[in-house]
Amino acid sequence: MTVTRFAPSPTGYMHIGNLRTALYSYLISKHDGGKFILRIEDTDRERLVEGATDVIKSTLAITGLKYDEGPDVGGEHGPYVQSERKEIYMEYAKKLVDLGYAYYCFCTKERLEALHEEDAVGGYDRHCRNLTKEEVEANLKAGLPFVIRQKMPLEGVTSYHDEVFGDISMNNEELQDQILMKADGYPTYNFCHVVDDYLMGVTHVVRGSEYLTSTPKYVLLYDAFGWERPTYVHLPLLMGKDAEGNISKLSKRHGAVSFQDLVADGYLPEAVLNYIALLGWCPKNSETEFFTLPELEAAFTIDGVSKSPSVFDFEKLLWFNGEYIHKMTDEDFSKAVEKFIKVEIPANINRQKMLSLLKTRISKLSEIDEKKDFFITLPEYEKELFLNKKNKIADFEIVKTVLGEAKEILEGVESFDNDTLFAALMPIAEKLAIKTGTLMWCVRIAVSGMSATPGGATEIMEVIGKDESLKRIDKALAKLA
RNA sequence: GGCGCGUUGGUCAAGCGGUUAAGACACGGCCCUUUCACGGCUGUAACAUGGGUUCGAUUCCCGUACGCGUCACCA
Repeated sequence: MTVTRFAPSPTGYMHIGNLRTALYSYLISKHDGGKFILRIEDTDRERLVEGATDVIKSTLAITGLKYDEGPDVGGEHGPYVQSERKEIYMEYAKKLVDLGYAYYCFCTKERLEALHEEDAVGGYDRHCRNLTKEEVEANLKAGLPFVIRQKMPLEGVTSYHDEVFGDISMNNEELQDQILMKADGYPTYNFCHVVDDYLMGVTHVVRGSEYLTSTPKYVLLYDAFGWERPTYVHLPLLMGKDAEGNISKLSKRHGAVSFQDLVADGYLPEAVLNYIALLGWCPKNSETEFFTLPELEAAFTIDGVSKSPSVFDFEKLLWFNGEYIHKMTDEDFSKAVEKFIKVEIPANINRQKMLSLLKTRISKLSEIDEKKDFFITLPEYEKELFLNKKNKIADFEIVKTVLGEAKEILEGVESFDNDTLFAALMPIAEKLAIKTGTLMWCVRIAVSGMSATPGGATEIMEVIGKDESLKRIDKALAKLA
């Protein structure tokens, strides 16, 4: 069975790159009907951020990435929070020392810093690597603080296979004797993720490609314990482009890059998920780019993952989001857009009609707020706005005539719905021998005060109602007088 | 700097030795139209570079350039 995990550190918000890793990890297991595990990697006690775990959980809940095992869900391999597994790591670390693949190190921070100053890229000098058993015992008994380091082979090559990047080899002399257990008794990522992945039965390790070159060290750990290596799936990085066009790792300077920021900005979770699924992965023989989560589960295969990093394109996300919004039912849209409408909608406004006009004309929910304004209050406008070359409106006389006629007719119209209004106004065009466009242009400008509006003249009138429509026409007439 | 990885239009990308080198976003034009938007049609635009291998390279190999990653008691 395919078992994958998402193992974030609770250090803040949910970065969009992290979300994508979670998505791919989820999809790889679900494509095979496997299990998906959430594990919280909180071994860095200094970087912990309160509430960060909740953000992770709620993001996974909102996006539908349901985990089969994890904190507050449980499972046979718990606990799923690393700080609660502390003893396990020490036990395995000691085992590794006994096996001869790790050793105690008593070097002080001061010594290491001095070392670093001497040679900035030299790394640890393996000072404690060959301490005798007696020396170690004595130091331990004396209560000296210690770390446990991995004993790397000094020569040879370590290779492994990655499902995306192929075979990766590193000369062992490049590998540092990295710290497995810190002086505070907590393990480092380098160690605990290996132990946990093994203990939790993870078959596919899915993570960003920044781990590509450190994986040989992890593979060595599996070998030392005599454990079967997992399948590695390293993902290409997500990049961002700044105002000058420079490309670098996606970060805050590129805009809203946390999932919750995007949602707060009016992006739909499904749209975000759909978009990021396509950033670094391409479906086989698919003519559509639209995928629901279940569709992604069915379509996702690792051989569709690309090696090169992708630039996060807000333009395309925006387009995706617009498509998703346009496809929503009026009811869903009304509900979703609710919290983006900052003001009270007056009683004369046909809210439902207004929202359905706006729905197909926005790309993110937050746009609703400013787009709805003219329905509520007529904007200030100059009478020149009525002039329009395409509709052959060169002077205000025709405008006055049209609006005068319209006013008269509208006063007598009882049912203020689009069809009735349209039918009622059309005779004016005939009477004055003008085109429909010319007629409606005059009316629309009068009731909206804008040259481009969501919906036509009669649709707008349906939204704002009879009284307001007549009031706005009167205002226009006064302006033209 | 060492090591590793990557490089198809502005962006996402298909391609996996022989193609008129797909498609999507963005951009331009046209159509539709009661303005805008939607929709439909259409146009501009790409294989980083130099060597090989081959009858034939975008595709395979090597070098170069550029980019990114990594070298923590962070993950």
